[in-house]
Amino acid sequence: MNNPLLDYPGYHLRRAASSRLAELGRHLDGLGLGVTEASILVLIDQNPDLSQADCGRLLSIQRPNLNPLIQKLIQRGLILTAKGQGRALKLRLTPAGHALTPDIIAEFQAHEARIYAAVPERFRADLVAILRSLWTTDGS
Amino acid sequence: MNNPLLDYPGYHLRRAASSRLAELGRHLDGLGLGVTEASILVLIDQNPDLSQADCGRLLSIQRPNLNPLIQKLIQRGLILTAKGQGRALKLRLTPAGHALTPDIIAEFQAHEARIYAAVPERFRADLVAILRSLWTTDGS
DNA sequence: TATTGTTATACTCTATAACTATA
DNA sequence: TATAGTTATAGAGTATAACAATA
Repeated sequence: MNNPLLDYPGYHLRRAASSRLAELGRHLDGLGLGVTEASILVLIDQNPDLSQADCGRLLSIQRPNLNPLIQKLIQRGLILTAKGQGRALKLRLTPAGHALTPDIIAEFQAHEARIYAAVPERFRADLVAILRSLWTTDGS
Repeated sequence: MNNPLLDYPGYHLRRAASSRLAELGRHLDGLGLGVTEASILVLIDQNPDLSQADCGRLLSIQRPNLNPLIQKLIQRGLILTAKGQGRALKLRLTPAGHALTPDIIAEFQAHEARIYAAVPERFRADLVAILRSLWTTDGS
């Protein structure tokens, strides 16, 4: 059997991203969080009083898609809101949310270590630069 | 604002893959095909009499998820089936499907050219190898 | 019995439109 | 008016369970 897609970097990019994302998701199962939820918590941890809109811009998640995730985290008692400018809400971690972030960051770092370990050693120093160059800034 | 995720190769991997996939999707709009549908057609084109199960294995799409895509391509008159071993169905392109594949492959190659052009020149020769090393073979 | 095709279902991520609230 | 939050909805992609058909 002949798979012509194996010659395409775009195909490997897609497969690598989806398998690594699924792998990280499994490692976060123990914390009861999805990858996106965990990312939101880390982002709020390092940017207290971040608004939903800014949070979405940093993660490239559109407001209508981010909102239910935020509501879920509020209901779990991991984040809380305060009034900000205009209609904006300032997001902060609760003590429970704060207690969780070191474990999340540890999982993130273990994940990155696995990724670095997977690539040939001579490319490791440039890996972030290479992957960053692959982004597109237009749609999505 | 501080985005700690920008230090993580896994984050850039995910963002790069999703933006490039969306970009390819827009370029395929003119053919009336999604990225996955187009990939299936190319795969059948180069592997006539491929079964659904084998097609799914090559693309890492599970059978229950692949089936509706196949049905859609049959209904559009792009592929057809014949009896194979056991319950298996052999997949082939119709003349209409065959007429479409050169355009698909042209879009795929243009897509890959854009990706290669985006990375610093000294990494281009190794790009596929680097991305292939990032795959995980366990889940997804 | 093992494999394939099929249906149902559910969850995540993403996209668009439209509504409400506030500087 | 411009921005933020919210609701509804739709479409991909993916995962599991279960059933039918065939060597």
